[in-house]
Amino acid sequence: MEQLKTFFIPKKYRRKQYVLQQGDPCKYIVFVEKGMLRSYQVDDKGNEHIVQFAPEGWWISDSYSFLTGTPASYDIDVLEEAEVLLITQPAMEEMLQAIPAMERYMRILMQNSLISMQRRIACTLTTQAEERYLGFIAEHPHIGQRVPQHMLASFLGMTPETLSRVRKQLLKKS
Amino acid sequence: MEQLKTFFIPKKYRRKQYVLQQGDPCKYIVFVEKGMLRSYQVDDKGNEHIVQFAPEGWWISDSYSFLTGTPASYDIDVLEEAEVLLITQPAMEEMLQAIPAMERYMRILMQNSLISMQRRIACTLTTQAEERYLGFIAEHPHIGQRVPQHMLASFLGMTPETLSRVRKQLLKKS
DNA sequence: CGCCGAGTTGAACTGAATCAAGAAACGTGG
DNA sequence: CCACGTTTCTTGATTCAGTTCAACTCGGCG
Repeated sequence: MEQLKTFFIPKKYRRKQYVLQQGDPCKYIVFVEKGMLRSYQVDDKGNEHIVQFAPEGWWISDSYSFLTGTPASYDIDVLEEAEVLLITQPAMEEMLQAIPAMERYMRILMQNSLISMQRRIACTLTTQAEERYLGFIAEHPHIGQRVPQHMLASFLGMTPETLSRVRKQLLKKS
Repeated sequence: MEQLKTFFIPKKYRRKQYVLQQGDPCKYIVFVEKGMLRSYQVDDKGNEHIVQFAPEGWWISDSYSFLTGTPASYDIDVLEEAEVLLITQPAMEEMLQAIPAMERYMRILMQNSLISMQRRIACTLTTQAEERYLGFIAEHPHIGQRVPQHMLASFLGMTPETLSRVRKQLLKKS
């Protein structure tokens, strides 16, 4: 554990602070110890589309940019005052050398993220607004509580208005 | 290389053959040496939604089912006569023990899949039918050629009719 | 030759987006 | 601790991209 910590840079961020801006190269992978971050993309019309929420215990970064050094296509910023651990590309390589078990850990991490991404895709392909919302709050109730509704809408791929109406419908039903 | 092969079971499949059926546990991860497979989900209305195409050099499976032993939520079948290598969960573990470098390989594999999944999500969140189609054929021209159009539509999350019309529009423009 | 799956086209329909306006909740500085 | 501005959420009216349904064409294959 002690050895592990030497590869990481601890850091604190305020609400609304950028951790990564679109166009800059993504120098770090971020582990969230406390608080919540999000990654998102801004389209030509200025609409935000949330790719990921990262509460405590999650990792977040623009992996493609991190690995290739190309400019990031996402923004990452802070939703709730956060304490994080940063690791750079070289530090990561060192760490994997020094602690081979980490290779396995990272693989499993990637695997799990991959699975949840695949589910999300299957879900957006097969289901309508309402069902998608229900699915999300069923799987991530904790996130649903902590995040403003319009961000949830953005994550789910619908407008805030639509989500508002969906929830209204659901209230009637119950 | 020789050692590697001992962990895998080679197998040939015909067109339209199932490699995995929804509801069965996914016992193998499949590496495609030749041909093409696909994974997809069937919704309540009987519509297929393609999750992944796997041409030569790609891996395919229902990772969640494979890892947890739960019934698969996808079907996997063969689009073009295929030669594949199968690996079971225990063989995989053995292999990772015997050849630690594979741990790294698998991590990178997962990482790359994850990146492409993330892109796909960003893409479905931000873009319309036409742009999504263009993006796909730009990134995977080889797949676009080999796959029937209605499957492409299914992958892109639109009806065959819509894709047909999109392509018609594009012809006019050029 | 006849059938069948794949693709195209048209017309009607619909779920969700957009535009616009107002209400409620929030937090920040005086 | 209140007041003001900002952010969040809601609601209604209108519009639109894409779906659905149905009919028709084309090319291959038994």
